[in-house]
Parts: sequence; C-alpha cells; structure tokens
Amino acid sequence: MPRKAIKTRSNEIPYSTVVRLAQYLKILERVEAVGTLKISSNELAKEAKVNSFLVRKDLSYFGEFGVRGVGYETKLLITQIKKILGLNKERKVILVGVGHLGRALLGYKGFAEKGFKIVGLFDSDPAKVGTKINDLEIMSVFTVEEYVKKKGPISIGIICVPAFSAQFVANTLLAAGVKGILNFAPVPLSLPPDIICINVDLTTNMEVISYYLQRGLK
Amino acid sequence: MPRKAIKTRSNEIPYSTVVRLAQYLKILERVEAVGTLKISSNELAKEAKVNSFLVRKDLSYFGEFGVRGVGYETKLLITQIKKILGLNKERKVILVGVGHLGRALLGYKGFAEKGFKIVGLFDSDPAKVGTKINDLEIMSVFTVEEYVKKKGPISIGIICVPAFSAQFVANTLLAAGVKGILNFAPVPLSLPPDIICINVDLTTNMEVISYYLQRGLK
DNA sequence: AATATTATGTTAAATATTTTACAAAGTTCA
DNA sequence: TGAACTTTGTAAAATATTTAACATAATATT
Repeated sequence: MPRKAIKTRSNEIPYSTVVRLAQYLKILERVEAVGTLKISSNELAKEAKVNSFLVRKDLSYFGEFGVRGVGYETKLLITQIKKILGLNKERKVILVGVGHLGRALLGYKGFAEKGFKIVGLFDSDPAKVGTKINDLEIMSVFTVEEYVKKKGPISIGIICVPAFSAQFVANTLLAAGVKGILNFAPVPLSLPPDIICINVDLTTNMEVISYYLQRGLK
Repeated sequence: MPRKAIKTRSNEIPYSTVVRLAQYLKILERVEAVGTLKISSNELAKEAKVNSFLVRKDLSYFGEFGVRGVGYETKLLITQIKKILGLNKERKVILVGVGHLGRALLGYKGFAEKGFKIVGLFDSDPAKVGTKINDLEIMSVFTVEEYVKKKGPISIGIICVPAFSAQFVANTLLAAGVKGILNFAPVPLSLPPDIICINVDLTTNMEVISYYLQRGLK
C-alpha cells in the first residue's frame, strides 16, 4: 500500500523488492506448473509487469541465481525465493475478529498453500466464543496469551476487528509474543520497532482509486 | 503493496501522498467525532505515525489549508481532503466473484460509509446466478457490459475471482467502461495506462511478513 | 503596540529507488 | 576453436521521496 510500511536503512533491501519477490514467486510457480524449465529476467518481468533490470536487481540483492546467456532455472529460483521469504517451513497464525472478513480469510486457500496455517480463532463477542468454524473453536480474545503459551510459539497474528479495538488486540498479540501482524483494521497501530506490521486498508484503497479517477492518471 | 502501483512523473503527486491523505482523513473524522475543532500537523502526524513535515508537505501539494501559529480547522480539512479524493459524491461499484471474500466485502460497512455503493454482483457460477444476497441479485459475468449500459456509468469494479479468470474479468470490466479496479486476484493484470488498478494480494502480504520475521527488521 | 511564541508552507539537502548502460560469462553455430 | 549472440549481474546516473531547516504569518502576552 501499499505504501512504505517498513523503515529501511541505507544499503538495505527495499521493501518494494520484497513485495516483488513474492510476486515473482507466484509467477514462477504458475509457469513451473505448466512445465517451464527455465525463464529469463525478461520473460519474468513481462509477467510481473515490471522491467527486466528490476527483476535482475531485485534478485541480485540476495545472490546470483541465473546463468548468463541462459536465464534462470525455474525450479531453482522458486527454491531460492522461498528460502529468502522464509517459506520453507509452516507458520502458525492466529486470527482475531471472526466477522465477515475474518471468516473469508479463514476460507482463503492461498494462505494454506503457502504454509500459513490458521490454528487459533479469537473474538470478543461472547455469543461467538465456544462456537466452531471448520473444526476450529472460537476462543475469547482474553485467552490469547494463555493459548499461545500452551500451543507453542506463534509468530503471526491477523487483526480483523473494528478500528476502536484494534490497538487493544495488537497489545494482546504483542504480549503473547507475536512478531508479525496483518492488520485489516483501518487505524495505524502503535508498535515497537521490532514488530513487522502490514496494514490492509480496503477503504483507503477505494479512496485512492477515487482520487485517480477524478484527477486522471496522467 | 502495497507497492507502487501507479506510475508518477516528475512534479507529480507521489502515490504515497495520496494513500496518506486517505489515512489523515480517517483520523480527522475520528477526532472530529469527539469534538476536536482544530488540529496541528504535529498531532495529526502522531496519530498517523508519520513526521509532521510529511503531513505539511502532503497537504501543500494541494493548497494552503492551515493557519500559521494555529493549525488546521478539523472540519475544513475534512472537507478539503474529501474534495481532493473525490469523495463528495456517491460512486457506484460492481463486484465480480461472489465467493467468501466477495461476500465479506459486500458486508463491509466501510465502503458504504465513504460513498462507495456496491450496486451489482456478478459471478460465473450458474448455481449462484439468480440467487440473492442482501437484496442484490447475482448476475452472470457475461452480462456486465449490458448491465452497465442500462444502469448508467459505473467507474469502479472489484475483482474477487481466482487468478486464472482475473484477466478475463478485467477485460470485461474495461469493455463496460470501468476505469478503476480493486483487484484481489493474485495476478498482475494487463491494463491500458489510463486505468487505475490497485492490487490487494493477501498471500503476498503474509510472505512479506514472513521475510521480515526471518531476516529481522533491523 | 511591541515582543515572544507557535505552527504553517516551502526551499534545499539527504536519502532511497529505479533506470540506464555495459562488462562479464555462458551458449550456439560455423 | 573462435565469432556471434544471448542474458546475467552491477556500477553509475537519473529520478523520486523524505527529512531538515527556516522564513513567514498568525496569535497571545505584557
């Protein structure tokens, strides 16, 4: 968003590079599935709708993965990017706020495919607590810390609660040792600098579209 | 995401400025609701978790809205930002792909509050076509153009279909005259340069979080 | 009324990111 | 084997964005 959510420092890898890496990975997996054995930066760039130098530059931050005159071996590049992004192991995720959006995310296959496994559901609504969705019981938001202590380290939390309770939920997640947050609440969170948080603000996106519709893109 | 979706040119307003403007607006509306009559760039910056020069710089692209020595009048600034973002009129939106996510978006109150009204639902699944959600009938994706022709200009489309059909849906929307797209399909779309498209890729966001968890933020 | 204080708006500097350009390294074909 | 061709990896240049610094304008105070 968006936007620069992460502070980078000189000689660090740009946030946008990391985002593009994830996009390259999707493309590579798609072409690998139809039997493509190798791909050039140019072809990959075309799929990703960026320039080929950018592809090479992005990859060069992490090493030399290609063969000059040839290109990149699809399988190898997939393995490498997965390693860079830390996707070689399953990650446990908890989700707080089981409303429409929370349920939709729970049913979203993309997460599981990439190894993000939603293992715990939490809500503050007593009417929801105790009920089940997809064999997962909804627990009280006040039991997050206790749950994480019992079920082993959980590094990622998804916040799907209204704006007014988002900071409280964030604090709860922090107390439980969560280090990464995907925040769907339309409010910037106060977090220590060692926590990575990405905000997905749906309304903001619509407003940005509205801006460019009005102004014209050019 | 997040990421730079829009090409800017020298002396143009940065994409990130537009995003922040939408965030400022949310904050202003929140503080206005509790009776705050004026706010300084410093206070606004603190809420938005940015620096105060950035707030002033962002606003200065569009005019002089504050009073030196005083700050910004909350109501006035809200009005101005709404005008900048084109939020002073209702916008009709159509949504294609009524799966879990599509339904969640349909139930999302934030859109309606900002004047984005979902007026048409489309899907390719014959089993869904003809059924209703919230008094809105799901129509066949093949009738998008016809519908828009009948129901007047619709400038924004939301794509909630799987990756493999996203480009087809995008083409359909373009043919119907849609100029802005919010794309939840995890694939970059080929679009003419006068179309504004923002991609919301949930898996990418998780992968980016995974990267920073592994690498450490510092 | 003059001075101190506050907070905006803007120019200039610093930093970050993207693009260009090209050397280096591998492959293919004569 | 060597020349032509292809495509990577990267140093340098160009561009864009953010941060800093400060002049300007309004208010409050004495």
